[in-house]
Amino acid sequence: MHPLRTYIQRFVSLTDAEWAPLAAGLVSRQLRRKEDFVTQGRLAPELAMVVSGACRLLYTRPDGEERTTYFFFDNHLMGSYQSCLTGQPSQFSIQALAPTELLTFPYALLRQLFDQHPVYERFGRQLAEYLLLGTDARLAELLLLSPEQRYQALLHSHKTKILERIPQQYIASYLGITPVSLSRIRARLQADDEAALSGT
Amino acid sequence: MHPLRTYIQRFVSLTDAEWAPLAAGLVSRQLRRKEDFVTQGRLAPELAMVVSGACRLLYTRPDGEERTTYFFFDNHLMGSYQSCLTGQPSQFSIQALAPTELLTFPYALLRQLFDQHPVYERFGRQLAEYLLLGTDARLAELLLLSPEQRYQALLHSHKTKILERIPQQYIASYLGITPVSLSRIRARLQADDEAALSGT
DNA sequence: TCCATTTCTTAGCTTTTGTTAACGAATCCG
DNA sequence: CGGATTCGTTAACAAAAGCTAAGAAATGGA
Repeated sequence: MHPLRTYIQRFVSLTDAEWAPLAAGLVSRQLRRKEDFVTQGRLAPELAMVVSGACRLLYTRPDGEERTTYFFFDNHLMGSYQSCLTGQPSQFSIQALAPTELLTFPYALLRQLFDQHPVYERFGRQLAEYLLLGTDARLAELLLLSPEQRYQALLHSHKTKILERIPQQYIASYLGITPVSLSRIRARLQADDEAALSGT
Repeated sequence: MHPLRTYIQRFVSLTDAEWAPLAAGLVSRQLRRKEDFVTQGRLAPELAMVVSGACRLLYTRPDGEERTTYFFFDNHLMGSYQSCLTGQPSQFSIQALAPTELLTFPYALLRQLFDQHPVYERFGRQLAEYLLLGTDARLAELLLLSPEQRYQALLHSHKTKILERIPQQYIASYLGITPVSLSRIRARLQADDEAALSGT
């Protein structure tokens, strides 16, 4: 089964006839390490599924500093929702962390499918709802937990791919802190662990 | 025009026949100050439009501390998306800040309308997309700006209702800081303003 | 493999925030 | 109207985070 079709079918069932027009619009693309799929300040009218590799979503601030806010791995769908929906330039970039293989398609094609096939409209609704729950949870975590608690939450979550494969400076950014601060938190936790061991 | 119908028609057009079944399911309800519309830990299968008054969305942490993360005013739609979609207890409460008048309806009714009228499915998609853009922007603000910058962004935004009508401790929570810290930030900015005035 | 680049840690110092507490002002509601 | 509650500010101290810099470790790419 095609990975994008599998992704969509986590939400709705597609007949071959419904799948065909989307399949016909897919274009394969390779990214080198550090190459952009989406570039901040430019239109980003395409979505993509990551077939292999990994990408990060990053904002470049007016002072030139970068902040990484999200990661994408195999079988993730990515793109600038904001640019696709509003037609405005994207406010962030999406950049490959390693050589990455993509399957891309224009958002305009999806919009056409919304009109032509109710099943795509339903998929679109459920996808947006699913993404909304994820973003809400992330927002709550930022507002409710301390940086140290956020790191611990990440440690005990099922997002092990982030911890295993991503440079720590980007994880720090994702947690809303500096790399130096994350390094200190890690040292603190490790000291606590060792104290707990010898104490027991 | 009915305020809920107006709200929906910001996204899609409704015929009288399409509007009727939703209108028939609406129930008016009054909340006293501090009364819950949604209670953390309980199912929240209803949505509501605020007709008049104001509410806040709050999480109560395991240690008993409260964190306010959102506000709702006239003509806002509110509810626990998370509880409605998953059927699980809500992870937050929604509480009236002042006497508030609501129009409520079961999410199950909306789900029925998704099946019966494509126009509602489209509304559902566009609503979720719109909410997602808002949450994404909020998340970016938290990760990109300092507390002081976030307060200034709020000052210069069009969310004047928040600043005018909401106790400062809740605004602090919304910004991800303590009330004491917000008070200091305000004092700092005021001192800067005065220095700028006398210096010019 | 090997060199250049990137990445992580640690340290010292500054700034900001959190915490607790106290006081006065504002607000609410009977 | 008036007492009780809630709210905002300020202060003093402790804890944490930011910033800069430097050296060691890991990684990437030719």
